[in-house]
Amino acid sequence: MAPMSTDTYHHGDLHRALLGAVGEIVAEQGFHDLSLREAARRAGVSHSAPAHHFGDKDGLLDAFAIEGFELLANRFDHATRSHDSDDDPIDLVEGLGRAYLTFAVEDPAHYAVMFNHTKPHDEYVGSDLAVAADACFEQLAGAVVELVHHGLVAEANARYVATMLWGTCHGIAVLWNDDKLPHFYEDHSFEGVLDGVMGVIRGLLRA
Amino acid sequence: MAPMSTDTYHHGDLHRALLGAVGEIVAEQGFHDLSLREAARRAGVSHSAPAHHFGDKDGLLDAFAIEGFELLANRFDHATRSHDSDDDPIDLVEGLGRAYLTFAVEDPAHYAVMFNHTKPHDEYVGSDLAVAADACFEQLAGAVVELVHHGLVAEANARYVATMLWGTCHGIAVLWNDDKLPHFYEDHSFEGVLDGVMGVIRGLLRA
DNA sequence: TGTACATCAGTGAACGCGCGTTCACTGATGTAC
DNA sequence: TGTACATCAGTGAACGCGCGTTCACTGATGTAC
Repeated sequence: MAPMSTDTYHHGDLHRALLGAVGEIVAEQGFHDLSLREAARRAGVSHSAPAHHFGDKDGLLDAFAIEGFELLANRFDHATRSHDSDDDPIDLVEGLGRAYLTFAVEDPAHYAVMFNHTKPHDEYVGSDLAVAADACFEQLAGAVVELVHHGLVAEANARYVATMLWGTCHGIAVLWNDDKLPHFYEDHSFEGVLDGVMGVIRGLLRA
Repeated sequence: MAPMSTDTYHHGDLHRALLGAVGEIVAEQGFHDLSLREAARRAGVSHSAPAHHFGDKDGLLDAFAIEGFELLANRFDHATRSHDSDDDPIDLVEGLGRAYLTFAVEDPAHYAVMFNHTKPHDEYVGSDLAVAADACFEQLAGAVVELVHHGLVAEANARYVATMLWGTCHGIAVLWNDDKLPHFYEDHSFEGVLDGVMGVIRGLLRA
């Protein structure tokens, strides 16, 4: 790996630099104002350089979204590993829920691209992006299977419960990141919201 | 009101026609591809005509989002009126939840603009859009106050519970409308999802 | 009922802008011999 | 160790595009008298 120097003709690690630039732009200006040219500008490179690494805009966004799903998967891994299989399986679900929301709030740029960079269904199916996204969902679904094994959820409802878990976390995450919650919920803190969501989830699992 | 004829110089009701065009475009091509010029095209009018009615693009989107919140408020009204104050107050909450999700799914164009057309916080506060949005939330919050009166929710938690209700419904609505749920949840039907969300909500209120 | 006139609701040309993409190019790197 | 050369990773000019907005204009409407 070449050392990264500012004034060489070759950048050194433009691939990473561009992904970083995407994160900056989305964090500062939102998903809607993201452009290839702005990303190139931030990486200190000509506007046509990104094509060599990502092909086109869609390719760059794909790569960033995939990175996001992988980061989320890592957090899920960590939550799963710190759960003892003898423990209450609801704790595992709670751990994943907390990991999910913490990720969404700590890295709103990735989270926004993961859910705003959509494409036609037939292009999506089977893509690397779909694989990365599915892997995350499967980790969540795996925790629900644990609930089934413990008789807390009927097998027929397993996928359904997993979907509801995802949706519940997603709604709060989106409203929080879009600054829609603080307006109504004055004495807010993310920890409070987190506890609230966990209350919802425990309620769901008790239903 | 002048009769609406195709070949007069004046359109007749361009205001409504443009709002209708926005709905069409967002429904067909999504929020990202919406442009003033395309809306004018659909309304059969020159591209500079919209300025006379809405000032600029932001004005048109404001109007469409406000219309959306008013449509939602109407559905909330209907749900509230069909609830007898002697009935179980949880039924009222469930009615509002069902009204919310049904609206989001039946009118995804309005729903998308309501939540994607965001603006800086200081521009938002006090705007007509904020007033319309707040009115909806207050109806939901009112139902939660009923729960407080019946001793089902602690007064200190009322706003918090209302926020969680909103978030839970919002997450499912967004995932459903963005076609993210069917991919995982094979034997899906909107009624099934609706029942599922109500299960979550009843779980929340039992927590 | 007619007429003058203000007002309203359109038109269409023009502006400048930033964008994504393509393309011939060139500087730097690394590898084969 | 030196040299030739293929490959890689950049540059920058150029393209066409659709966009939002402005502006002088004009056709239609409705109202005062």
